[in-house]
Amino acid sequence: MSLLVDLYATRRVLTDSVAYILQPTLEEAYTLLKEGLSKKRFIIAAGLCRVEYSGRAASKLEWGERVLLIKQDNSLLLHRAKGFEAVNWQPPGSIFTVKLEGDCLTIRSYRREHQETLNIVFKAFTLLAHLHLADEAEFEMHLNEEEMYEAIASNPDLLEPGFRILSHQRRLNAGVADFTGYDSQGRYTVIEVKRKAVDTRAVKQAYKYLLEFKEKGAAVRGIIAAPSISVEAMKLAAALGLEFKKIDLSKCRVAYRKSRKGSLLEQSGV
Amino acid sequence: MSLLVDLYATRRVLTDSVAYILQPTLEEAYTLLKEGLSKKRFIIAAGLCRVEYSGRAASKLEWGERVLLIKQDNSLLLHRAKGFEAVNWQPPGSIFTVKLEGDCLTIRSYRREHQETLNIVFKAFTLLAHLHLADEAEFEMHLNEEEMYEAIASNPDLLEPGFRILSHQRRLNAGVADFTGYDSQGRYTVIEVKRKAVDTRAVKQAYKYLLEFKEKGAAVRGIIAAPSISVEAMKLAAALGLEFKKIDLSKCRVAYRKSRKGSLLEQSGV
DNA sequence: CGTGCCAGGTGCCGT
DNA sequence: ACGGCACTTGGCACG
Repeated sequence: MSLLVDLYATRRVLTDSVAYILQPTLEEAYTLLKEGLSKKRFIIAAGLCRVEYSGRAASKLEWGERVLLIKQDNSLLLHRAKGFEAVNWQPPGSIFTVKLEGDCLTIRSYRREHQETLNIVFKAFTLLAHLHLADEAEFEMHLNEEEMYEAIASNPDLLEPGFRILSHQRRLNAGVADFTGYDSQGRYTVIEVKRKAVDTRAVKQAYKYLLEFKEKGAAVRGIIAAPSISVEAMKLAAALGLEFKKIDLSKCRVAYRKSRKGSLLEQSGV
Repeated sequence: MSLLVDLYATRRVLTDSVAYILQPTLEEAYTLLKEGLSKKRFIIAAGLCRVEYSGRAASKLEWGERVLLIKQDNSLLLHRAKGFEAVNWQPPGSIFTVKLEGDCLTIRSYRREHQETLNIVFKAFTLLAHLHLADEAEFEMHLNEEEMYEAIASNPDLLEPGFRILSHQRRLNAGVADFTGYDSQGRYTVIEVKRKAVDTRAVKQAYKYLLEFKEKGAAVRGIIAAPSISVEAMKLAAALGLEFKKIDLSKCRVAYRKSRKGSLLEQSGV
């Protein structure tokens, strides 16, 4: 095994789209990193490092083995053995400098926005690769809040039978009201839509919009429409004179598909 | 170059802590994945895949080259060429099954909480590795909200000269009030602390607490203490009778360090 | 467990 | 650039 690792040829592979080295020396790592960064490749590294961050906050992490990703848009992620979130990172658009000093290789990333600096000092690498990722596919997210809006807009009965929508995403001083309209009795109504369980924060938000209309002297109903609501949030809503209206997500999904079908037919001129 | 790639020995490396194959066949990938998962290793894969997610929402992503990380706690991250965020993921604790069917290898991840399923179908891998990350270091974050509290608690003058703190993190019906106390004039005061710029949401939150005290019939001042405040938030605060108090983060940092020093001295019995 | 709330949140869209 | 807000937010602390 160690024989294999010691052979240079077995450790290094270069093709047009991929370059990697196993257990590279710091010099090899330096060359490959520079190459990967200049070619805007996706870089994957694993090794022993130490990290310092300074910017909106400040953090320090002593020696340990981690996995580093540098993406083709210069975003950076440093991951530890466990946990969903990266321990340190840099959003897209930061600037990199790589330095080889003595027995350490330093990757410094600077982001002008927020004046954030991230310093990763490597003592050794277990693997290092850079590659080009060919990926033109479009990411489709279904039933996000946008699509919930579209389902409701195309089928206001989802909110309440006989409801007529006046406006969608109407801008107020206090923010943006998801829907306004008239209920079956002709009462003016402002509606806040949530895709998931309503908490007290959402109730407060809806109340802010309701207040803005009331201050104008309008007689207005306030409704929060969502799949569910927490007990605390329900109490608060009741105290503030807001109504909760349960929305069935699967019905939304059906309505959304119908509305899409309709608009597709329209687009194709049928 | 292609000669190297075609040699099995050059593509595969195994040590106690690292296993690595370049451009593995699906069979090789299957074996290595199973091994990595059973040994709870950190898995790094790059290859051509298709993704489907279903759970709290639903998503679909057609064929493209991506980088997959599976961590030692069974969290999963799938990254595209660009962008800070993973395109699909699974938080820690999900359950994996790997299947080899015809010319595709499927990694399925299921999370019982939220009943979320993530299906990644690979057609080919450019690299696959699993490794153990030795990392016992403690991550130190400086000046988070917690430390800001400690700084203020140990030095209430940061809020206002002569301020006396009565309570910290006092539980109310409406939530938790960061600080309550008496100002230099002896007026009862409730304080909401934010580490970053105050927005309208924070103002609403502070107002909720203020209201709760006022409803009890108390004469009470409401203060929002933070490094800065947005124009809109300032307007809202003024309208609601809340005061804004600018907090100097660097002074906070000094106060925090002093308070830490103090408590360390106490601990060591000095 | 649910509920509330922070985060170096990030990302999107608006003025 | 700032502001407001959703997010498969994730994460933590607390009843």
